[in-house]
Amino acid sequence: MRQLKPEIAERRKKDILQWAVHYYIKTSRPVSSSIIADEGRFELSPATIRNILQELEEDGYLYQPHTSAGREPTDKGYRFFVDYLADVQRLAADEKEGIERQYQERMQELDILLSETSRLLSRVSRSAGLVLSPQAARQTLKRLEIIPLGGKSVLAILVTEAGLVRHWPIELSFAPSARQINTLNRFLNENIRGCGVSQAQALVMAKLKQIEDEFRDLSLLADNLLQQVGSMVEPGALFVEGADNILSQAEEIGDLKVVQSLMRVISEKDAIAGLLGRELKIRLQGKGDAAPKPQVRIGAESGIPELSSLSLVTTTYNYNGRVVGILGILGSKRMEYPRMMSLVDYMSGLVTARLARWAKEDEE
Amino acid sequence: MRQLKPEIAERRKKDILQWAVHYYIKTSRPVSSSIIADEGRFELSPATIRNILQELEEDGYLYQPHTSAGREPTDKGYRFFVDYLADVQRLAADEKEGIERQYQERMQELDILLSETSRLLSRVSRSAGLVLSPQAARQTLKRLEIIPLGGKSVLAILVTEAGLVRHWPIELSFAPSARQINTLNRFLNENIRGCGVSQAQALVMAKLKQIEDEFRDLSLLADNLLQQVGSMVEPGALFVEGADNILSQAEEIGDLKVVQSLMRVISEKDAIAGLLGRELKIRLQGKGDAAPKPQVRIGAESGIPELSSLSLVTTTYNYNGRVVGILGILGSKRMEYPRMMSLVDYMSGLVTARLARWAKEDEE
DNA sequence: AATTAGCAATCATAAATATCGACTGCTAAT
DNA sequence: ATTAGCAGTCGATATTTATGATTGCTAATT
Repeated sequence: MRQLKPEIAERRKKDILQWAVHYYIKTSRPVSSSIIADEGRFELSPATIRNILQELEEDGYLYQPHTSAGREPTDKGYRFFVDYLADVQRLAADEKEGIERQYQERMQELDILLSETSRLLSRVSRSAGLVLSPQAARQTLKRLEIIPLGGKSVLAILVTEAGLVRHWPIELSFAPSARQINTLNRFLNENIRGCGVSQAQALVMAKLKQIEDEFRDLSLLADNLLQQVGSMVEPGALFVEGADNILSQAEEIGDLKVVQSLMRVISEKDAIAGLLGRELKIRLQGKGDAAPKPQVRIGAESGIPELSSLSLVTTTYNYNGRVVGILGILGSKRMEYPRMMSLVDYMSGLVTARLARWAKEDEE
Repeated sequence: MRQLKPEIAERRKKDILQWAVHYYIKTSRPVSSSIIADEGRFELSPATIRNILQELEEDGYLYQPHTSAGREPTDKGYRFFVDYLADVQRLAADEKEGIERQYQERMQELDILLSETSRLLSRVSRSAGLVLSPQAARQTLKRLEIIPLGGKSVLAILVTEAGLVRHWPIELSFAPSARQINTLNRFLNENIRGCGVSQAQALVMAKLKQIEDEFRDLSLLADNLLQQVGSMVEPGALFVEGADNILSQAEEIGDLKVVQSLMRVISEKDAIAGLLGRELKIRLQGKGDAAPKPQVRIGAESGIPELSSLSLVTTTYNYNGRVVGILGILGSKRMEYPRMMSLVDYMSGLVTARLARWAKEDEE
């Protein structure tokens, strides 16, 4: 008989798995042998397909929700599907255009840029859009000022080079004069520009020491201020938009428990923020590659039990040639991975570009 | 035989309705005649109760989900229940204490105060906590400054007397000198303090005209700046926390549709913000009463179809003797109204007090 | 007149049962 | 190596039956 070369058999097996996962993603119906035989282009009878499916099940790529049902992909199956994707399909031109159009000019500030980006991600993907902002503590300072609020209160304002603005009130032990505040502001801004947050403190205090006599009171204030800047260990704010999309997508969640636990995760954003933060840390080390690949975490791979029925597609964005943040989407395990990966990739490019433009404008 | 005076019969009817609504709120089970006879203290037989229930149904206070089921309150029934509540039950002392303890000192800024308040509301009520922040445009200014970001960019910072801080970037047509910025800041802050947002613009521009020669460029900037301040028509930000509580409370929502529509309302906060905004407007006119009563909107009374299975308990908070914002909770129609009303009332007191303290500290 | 007991009627809910049909796995034929 | 054929499994769905909570009505009772 026709002897089949093992490579060919192997190849066919992969194709069938690919087809099956794809079919399941599209229809959310368990895949049966006859469906594959009928609708796939394999020219094989259901019986043969069954044999192959059986092997795939043994290998852990598929499973049967119950005897005599079709098969569904396991996490491993999805994982294979994603890894096997030959080319990251390009985003359709009109989709790009739509996104472009909504990318308003008014996004001059980092917070607004990021929250708008997560909203866009969610709208286009019809899943939850996530954006983790850069850690304030890791950025370089551009401006640090205080403005008097009357009495002993002042408001500290910090602007980083990437465009992050933070403000917080400080209660002093004395009422500063306008002159004092002026002096301090001038002094701060002559010295901290371009410093990292942590360096700034040491630097300013050192310089301040030299001229201490004049500024006894101010020295205290400056110390206080910089201390607070240093302790801004915010893990980076997480912008989440469109969590409700996940619900409307999942037609078949009979189980209210799932919905609830999901809700909890979403509203207690900390878990996700933590996950992304850890991931960011890892990627920070590998310095800003030219083309960072979107990363996909399927189901339990995320390490968060509540997310085991969801998948996470993320990638990084850069500022100044360095990775500074993460963005991505969170949606059904049955999402259209190719599209989502290119979407995430594209958005990351937009954010990076916008940040770069700011940097350039600064130079001028 | 014993002739019953009509007033007494009427009174009894009300008591039974009250008892029935209360029972339903607590157990979420339809109320049957025998339950009332057994567990209520009415000394009446089920048969008699049945007659009364029938009347109450005819009057529109109760309805049967189906023949041969007990009765549940209609919106009108809940409404009666709320209005009939003799005394607004005081919040338990230990609950107050718990709240007090969580009211951290660090809440120095309005945004933080309000978001923390909504979180607290949600945690104590186990429903969604809502806080509508004061409209920036309606507040009086305390401070308005710009700080240079290099090149033609500046960052405008606005602080209102109530402690609201807003910042936004401005792109100028020229690069201002440090001296110019300094002058403008001094000028602005000598003039706008205590002004309403709308007055500020007229005032400053008028004064600026007088000395125009010196400040030709600045005049442009100031105009631009104040224009933007004026157009901050933000309807007031809405803080929502704990929307997921609503889900976990509703044990018996078999219907996924309800969950979804709820989710949509929550994430599209605009509808609720609009409702509260309108309500605020109404209450703004009746100037800050000594003791504003918590308002309850039951089901469809809110005017938002998606909320027809929920109730809204709100009240106002004051600054400077004037109503400036609204806070409340959104939860199941079966909520414990008395407790919720006193909770909302109490929190409103706390916020008002905190704002007043800030105002006082300013005086010093 | 007001209340109550008694009783038939109603109907959601749950449990038990039967039916259907979509799959699979295996075996034997090609 | 592939395929056809077939028995067996099991979820999903429909059908039936039983259960019991609760009502409305009427006639008896106080």
